[in-house]
Amino acid sequence: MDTALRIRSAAMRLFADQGYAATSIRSLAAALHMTNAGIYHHVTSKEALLADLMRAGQLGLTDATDRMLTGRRDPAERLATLISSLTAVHALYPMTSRVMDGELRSLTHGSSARDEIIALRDLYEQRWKSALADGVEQGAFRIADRKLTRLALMSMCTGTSEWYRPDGESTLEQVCAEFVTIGLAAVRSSAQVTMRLDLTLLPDYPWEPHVDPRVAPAGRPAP
Amino acid sequence: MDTALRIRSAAMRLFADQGYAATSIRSLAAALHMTNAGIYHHVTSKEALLADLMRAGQLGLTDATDRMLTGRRDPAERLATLISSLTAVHALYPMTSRVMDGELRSLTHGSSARDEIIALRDLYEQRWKSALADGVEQGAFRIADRKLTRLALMSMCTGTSEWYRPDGESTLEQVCAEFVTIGLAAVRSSAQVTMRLDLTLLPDYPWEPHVDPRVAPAGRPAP
Amino acid sequence: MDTALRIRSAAMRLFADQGYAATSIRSLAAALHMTNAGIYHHVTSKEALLADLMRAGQLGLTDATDRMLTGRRDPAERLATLISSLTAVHALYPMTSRVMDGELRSLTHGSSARDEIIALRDLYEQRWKSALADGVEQGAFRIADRKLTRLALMSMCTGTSEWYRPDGESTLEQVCAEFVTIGLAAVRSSAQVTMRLDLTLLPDYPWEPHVDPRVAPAGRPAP
Amino acid sequence: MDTALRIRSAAMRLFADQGYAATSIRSLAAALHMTNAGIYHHVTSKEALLADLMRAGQLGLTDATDRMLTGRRDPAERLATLISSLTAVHALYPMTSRVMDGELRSLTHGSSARDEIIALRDLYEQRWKSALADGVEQGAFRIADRKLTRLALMSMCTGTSEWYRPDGESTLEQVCAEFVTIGLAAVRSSAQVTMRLDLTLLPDYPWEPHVDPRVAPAGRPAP
DNA sequence: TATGAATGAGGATTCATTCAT
DNA sequence: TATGAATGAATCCTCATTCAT
Repeated sequence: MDTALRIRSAAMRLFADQGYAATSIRSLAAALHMTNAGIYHHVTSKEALLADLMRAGQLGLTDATDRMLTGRRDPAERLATLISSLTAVHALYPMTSRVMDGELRSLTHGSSARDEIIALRDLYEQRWKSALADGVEQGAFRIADRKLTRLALMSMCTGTSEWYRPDGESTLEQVCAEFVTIGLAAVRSSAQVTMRLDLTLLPDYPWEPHVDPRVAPAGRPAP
Repeated sequence: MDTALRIRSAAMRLFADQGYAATSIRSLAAALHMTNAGIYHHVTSKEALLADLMRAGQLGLTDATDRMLTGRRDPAERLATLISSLTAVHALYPMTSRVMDGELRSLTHGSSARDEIIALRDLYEQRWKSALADGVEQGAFRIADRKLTRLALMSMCTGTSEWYRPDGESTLEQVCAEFVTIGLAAVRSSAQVTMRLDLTLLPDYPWEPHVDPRVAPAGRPAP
Repeated sequence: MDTALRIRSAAMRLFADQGYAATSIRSLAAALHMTNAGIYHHVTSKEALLADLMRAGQLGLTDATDRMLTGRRDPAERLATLISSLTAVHALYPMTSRVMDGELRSLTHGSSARDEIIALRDLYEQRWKSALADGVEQGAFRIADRKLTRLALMSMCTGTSEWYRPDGESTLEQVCAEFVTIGLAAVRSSAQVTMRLDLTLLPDYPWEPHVDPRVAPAGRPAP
Repeated sequence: MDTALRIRSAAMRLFADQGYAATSIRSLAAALHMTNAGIYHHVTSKEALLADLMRAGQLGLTDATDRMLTGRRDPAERLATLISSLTAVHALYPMTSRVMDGELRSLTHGSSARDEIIALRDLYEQRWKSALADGVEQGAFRIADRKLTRLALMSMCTGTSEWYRPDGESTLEQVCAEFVTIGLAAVRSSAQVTMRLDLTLLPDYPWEPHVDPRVAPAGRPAP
């Protein structure tokens, strides 16, 4: 029905699977049973299509994160929230995440689109920076190198887009809980944070097929 | 002088920076002040070039890892070694690492080269699997989901190829130490492992510019 | 107007004149006042273009032959028909004939297209084999070596594509008559066959310029 | 040993099998376990190599023909000789024959090599023309169209390079005898010519593997 | 909206050939 | 003699994009 969405959906899949550079407009059209030219009625250019997807992805992540952070003051809680949400987004929306994390280099250097995405990314990372800074300032965290810690934790979270499978051993909630534990250990926090992951706050990426993470693997009901 | 090496070196840089698909033989030749055709005197095909680099990368990693693991029985020590070496390789050889981690999809599905790389990768991961398995068996580790734990820790280590800078706040040794701490926490190990990173055991990737990690960042002499 | 036909037409001429391997898509495009890429809008590949032409050529020959053979039982008549039609087709459609006879080697060994053409060729040769076999069986022909006889006669007929000129000394009908005579002599047939060559039954190769064979050479009106 | 001959030998095979245009110097070198450059020590250029082979081929044919014609005055005998020798050469040296007959178009238009080959070819055809002319003049032959007759007979003879197999049903001598019979019938000659094919007079093409035609197929001794 | 046709630029790869060693 | 390296031109084909219909 919504052709524009179908295009974004197929594009996202192809970009995630083969990479932007390796994906041709022709193959995208073929995947949609369209013609080359047909695509161009809904899309300005291949690069604009990528930029659109990345922008929407970043905005969705930041917005969702802000929704989840609402009302939280405690640095440990905020860190736990950041870890959980970033993990959940990467686990549930692996295609969007892989494109967001890996295709920045495909946007023309110096283009406004590229600068915009970078700005959005910085905006998001601000949440991590401030949570860590506050934690250190308040004496709740003990960190040798803030940048190192942040990047290491973020790597751990984003890594899930590469390997998380909804039908794997662990529930998404278990993964998040585990990562939160690791994260708090990394900042030497003594806090005990039990996150309840509110999935309704996660971004809704209409172009990515929805995966229900609440379906625990068979025979392994969440405790 | 060694033209073959110069080609591999330039190819590695371009593949790492722009991605394999976005790198043309023409641009590779231009970077080397050669002609298109000249490249083909030393290289069978673009894909073979990629496969060569990936194969050599994987072999180097596995070999180095095995050298570092030599004589170690204790699971905690082995895990610490795995974390340190994987981190160090990704930090010191970010181009090779990014290509190894991200360009598998560029090898033609079903090609023997691809299958070979996958086999080499599995071979490497075996080291992690057995270390974790032994740790659990001996009661030294407590892990809910082995696969999850392994992949999360590996993500953390490999992440360094994206952000580690030799002139950053932390020494490579500090990063490794931090990651080892996090890793041991992740497996609920009570062991106190102090790794001494023997850089002479790391792989020697002749196509990647050597970075001296012992050069501590300015004003921060290693203790 | 019909671009696809214009392409096939020009391709046939070039393939016939220079050979398939010596004909580049560029030169084909140039002959058509098109661009390289434009050709590919109508053609899958250079080899597919050749295969198309050869397939259509073979089908046209077999169909025409079957039309001309319709209702004929007598082996001598059938042989005369085969000689006449093969000669006429090679004389009137020399480009198609040369490509059909000489470019089989240009089709990739093992390709389905190649196998198909070979099958079609075998199908055609069946007409010759059965005519000769029947003639021998009925005692109408006396032949030492059937294969030898068939191939020699076919060579004679196909040879016309190399030298027949509509404005030469002899009418096509005369050539056919002569060849029929020779052919019947070759099989020691005592039959007197007068073929009336019905040109409307010949294949219509739309890509090959039509030559009117009824135009008798100047000063030599057909009797 | 004689590198130049080995090259010509391999070239002849490749040119005959794949065609001149489809044969690369590289593949020729590969077939000889040589390098590209190595070829050029013995050969001026690819085209010169072809021209050499064609020239030697034509000279060999003409010389052999003249040897066989020596002392023969009778047109029927001369025609029989021409048919036999042309047939034998094409049957015994199919590669050379195919190249001679089919690759003239590969010689650059206007090149002296091309003109030379054409002249040699004309020289050879002179033998046919004069035999036919003499036969007609002396009232021994009755021919409607001399050119037609000549070309048809020559086509029949040259066709053997495409299908003759030394281990086939018929001996080369039988093929020649058959063709002579057909040829004499074609010119309405009443002569009974029994050719004895003296194979020692045939050209010796040192680059083409020698096939012994006297070896009659197993179980079919020549009568 | 959608498409068939077209195009200029560029993709990877091979060409015949040269030349210093 | 022979070769490894190199090259400019050409190979077939695909690219993203445009435009008249």
